[in-house]
Amino acid sequence: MSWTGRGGNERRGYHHGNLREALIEAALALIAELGPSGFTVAEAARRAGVSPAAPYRHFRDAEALLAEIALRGFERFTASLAQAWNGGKPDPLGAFENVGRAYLAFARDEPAFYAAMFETRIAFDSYPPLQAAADQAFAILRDAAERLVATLPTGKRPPALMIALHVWALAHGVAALFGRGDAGRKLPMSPEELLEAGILLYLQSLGLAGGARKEN
Amino acid sequence: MSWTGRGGNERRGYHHGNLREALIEAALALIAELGPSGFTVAEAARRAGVSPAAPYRHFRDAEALLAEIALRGFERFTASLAQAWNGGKPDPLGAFENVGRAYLAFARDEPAFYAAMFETRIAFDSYPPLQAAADQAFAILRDAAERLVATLPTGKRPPALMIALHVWALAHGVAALFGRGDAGRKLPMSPEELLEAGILLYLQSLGLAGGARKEN
DNA sequence: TGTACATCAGTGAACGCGCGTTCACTGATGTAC
DNA sequence: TGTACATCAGTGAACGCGCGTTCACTGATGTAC
Repeated sequence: MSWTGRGGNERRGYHHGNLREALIEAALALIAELGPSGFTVAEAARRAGVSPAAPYRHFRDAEALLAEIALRGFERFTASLAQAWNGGKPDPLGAFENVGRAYLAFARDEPAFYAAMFETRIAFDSYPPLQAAADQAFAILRDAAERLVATLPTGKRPPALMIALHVWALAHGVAALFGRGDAGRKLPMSPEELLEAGILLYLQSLGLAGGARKEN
Repeated sequence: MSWTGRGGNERRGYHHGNLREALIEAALALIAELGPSGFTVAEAARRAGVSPAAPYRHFRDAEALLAEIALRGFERFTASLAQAWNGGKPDPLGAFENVGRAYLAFARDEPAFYAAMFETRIAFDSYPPLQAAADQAFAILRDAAERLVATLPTGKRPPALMIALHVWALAHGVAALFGRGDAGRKLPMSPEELLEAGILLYLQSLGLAGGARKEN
């Protein structure tokens, strides 16, 4: 630790130090505990140990704070998926499955981010960087699908975009319906296993995974 | 029309007539316009032309009203899916696809019901009839999957429950991500086409649909 | 058919609450000299 | 190194608002006789 009062971005400085970060963390905790509608500026300020007016030095309004969280969520999400994909190594199919697992892992491990990203009615149009960040996350999936499709001979290649959309929808569906231990829904297998099996079966019919088809 | 003041459940009688129904309709409109969090008892009462205290003659509290809406939603949902399945006629595969289409149609045509059913944090445990109604809806899908699987020779039958879960997740994912004309997401095909293609491809790999596999 | 009574759906006023946001302020920090 | 000044993060009080819910009530309806 080399900071003695300046430099670094740890808590310190001014009155609070890192209020912006503290507010984001407080908001994330609120969303995780109470759902997206449980977040309020006032309560986030309270948890950050600050007056209710303070947040407005850092965010235009409540929605702006939420949008910032969603933005960061998409950035982390993109990073997770990209890391899982790992350039398609060791092989495209295995890497693709890793992306699916990473999708679910993110939804489970970062439910607050995930909720801010997908269960919020933020007008993406009003926050262009947010739309861009969401597009980037999807691009990982699309690129992976393209690489996967490229392993097939020309002429036998299904549309990669469609594959990406199907996998995204399946992953989101599994995450939304069974992702958390909602107890309401009893499953014969874990969400991860369910998604993995679904993706594999789906890819099989495209000739992109082995499985039951022993011919060829 | 044979009612002249008694019998029947049309608007009439007492002060309002059918306040309970009017409140439910007002709440549905609110949810459709503003999302689940946009619903308030006070505003629903206002729209029904009634004092803010009146709803409490019919519902214990705000959540009870929401739960009633979710309950009715699941009942309609079950009816829609059952009708689409139509006992598996004319053939199980075609009927199964119809169920998928009916799923999306419900999400699109009844967004308020759908939101109350799936985008709300109602504690299902607190409303046993609600849990039962949701189970019934899923049962349609599971039964259909069982019938579909039964067309395969014994020993080659994949688990029907898994199929039902996969299709449910895919349908929910498509509905949640692309269901409304959210404009935010541009698709190369309609949600219906996307879901249908996804289900067909998925079933193909299980030997439950023809498609690209010309062998056999 | 008429009357007295019980029921109970809807009233309207009120409560306490927490929220989002604003405003003039104050005081700690950074910086120019 | 010291001082004056500018900056601006956070204060605290206040606003207007709409909400959920309660309460004693009132008045239309249904019913027993």
